[in-house]
Amino acid sequence: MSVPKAEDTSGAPGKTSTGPGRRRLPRDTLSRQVILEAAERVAARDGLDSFTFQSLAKEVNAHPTSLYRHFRDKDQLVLELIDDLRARSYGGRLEATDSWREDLRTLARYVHEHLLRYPQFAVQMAARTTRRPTEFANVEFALDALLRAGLDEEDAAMYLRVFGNVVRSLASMEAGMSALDPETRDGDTLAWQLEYRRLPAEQYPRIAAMSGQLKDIGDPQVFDTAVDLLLDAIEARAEQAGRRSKPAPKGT
Amino acid sequence: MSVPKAEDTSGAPGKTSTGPGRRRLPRDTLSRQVILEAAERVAARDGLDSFTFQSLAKEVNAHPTSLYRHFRDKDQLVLELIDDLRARSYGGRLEATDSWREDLRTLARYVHEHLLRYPQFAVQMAARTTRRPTEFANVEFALDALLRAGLDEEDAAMYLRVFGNVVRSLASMEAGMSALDPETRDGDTLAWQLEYRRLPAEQYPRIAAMSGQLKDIGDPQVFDTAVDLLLDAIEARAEQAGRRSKPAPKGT
DNA sequence: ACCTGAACACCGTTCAAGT
DNA sequence: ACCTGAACACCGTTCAAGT
Repeated sequence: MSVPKAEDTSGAPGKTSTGPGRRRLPRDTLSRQVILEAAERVAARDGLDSFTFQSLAKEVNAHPTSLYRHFRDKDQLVLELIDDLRARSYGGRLEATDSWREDLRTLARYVHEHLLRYPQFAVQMAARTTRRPTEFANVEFALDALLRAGLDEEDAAMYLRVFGNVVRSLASMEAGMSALDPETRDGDTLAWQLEYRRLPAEQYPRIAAMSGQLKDIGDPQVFDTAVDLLLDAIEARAEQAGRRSKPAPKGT
Repeated sequence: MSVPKAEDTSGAPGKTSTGPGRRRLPRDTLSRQVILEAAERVAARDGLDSFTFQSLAKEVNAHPTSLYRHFRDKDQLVLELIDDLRARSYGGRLEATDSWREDLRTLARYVHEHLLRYPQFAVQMAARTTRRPTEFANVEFALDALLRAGLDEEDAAMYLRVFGNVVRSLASMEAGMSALDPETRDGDTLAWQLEYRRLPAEQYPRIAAMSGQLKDIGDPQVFDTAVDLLLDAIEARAEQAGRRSKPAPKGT
């Protein structure tokens, strides 16, 4: 948002073969797939600020406006990219074990890793519905695990949302923080490490007393703890339901 | 992201007094405070897409570049605005009661309402550290409640983050979804209401069986359920700790 | 000292023109 | 049919010039 654009006096001045202006592309070089693959490369290499039609076009050696033949607009391109990345990251890798708990934990870990890998799109990955096979498969997988946990259908529907939304939104926020420009991020982190430790004890007695123990806002343990808490809550809820419907609980 | 900018043939063509080009502003009309108040109006009225230096300048009848005398860049303006809005929304409204649980619930509700009210800035409100009094006060308030719950200091430090991050990130995601342009948002919502109910039962048996009961992804009950789960978990954890350190638990 | 104008280096997007 | 060029209506930001 605040990064001033550097002039393009970038390295090798001989390479005039990139960018528009050179020889016309042979027809049908472009396609959704080719463009999406280029988009993935650009996103991974240059970050969100460089994720523009101009630089995507440069990556495939085409004119920026050529992309409009293949995608209605940038939003559509991003959504398709998101689903592509998801499919490649953990599409088909989810297989139910005999532990519903492990299964949900695995799913949470996949989502977490995935969003941290593509922080540029984390917000959209977390909040948008792509209605594509990988998403369907995730929902089916999570729903199955929740039912195996012993929840009734109503609870399963609710916890699907609670678990899913917490996992996706936490991961997305973490990813967003990791994608801040380093200067900003370090400033925020240092604030917690320094400024918070210097607050006057009369006004902020609790903070002052615990200043040495405050966690960083991006502490990785936070995500795991939150997931475990949710799994505990689901387990407890399922036990309650089981006790109510069955004559007697099994092991306990 | 995809909204095409309409031409500015907006209403009253006689009002040439807005925008640059007219009579110079008397000196010292501008100030941080004046600009921030204008920014709040613009954000609330026109949304994020119109939140530009050009339209802020128009709102205060000044030249876009004049704002740079008062704010280093847009990021700084946004951060200060965020803290201002927070202070006005619930600064000083937090007072501890004799129920730590109610207190944390109140804090969660304030944050939730606040982010939903300014969805344009929800992501930054959730993820950035402003290091300003309202933020300090929130942390002090939450920390105090967690200690009153009976957590030891290490747990309190951990749960401060878990609770805070879950509350802020969930609220931020909800806010983000509410701020999508209506067409996109309705498309996503309808997907859950329609497309998911038509998936083939052979491939997605769980989804098919429960299609009538799936919650909307933005269902308001999700936030409250998540908060209550966390509060339950904190309570359980505090009880454990109490049992370990004290000779005998009080009431239980 | 404070505000403005001109300018720079970008954006996304449309549409007529080239091959 | 597919790709390109020119153009439009914007951005954030810098810096010299006006008052």
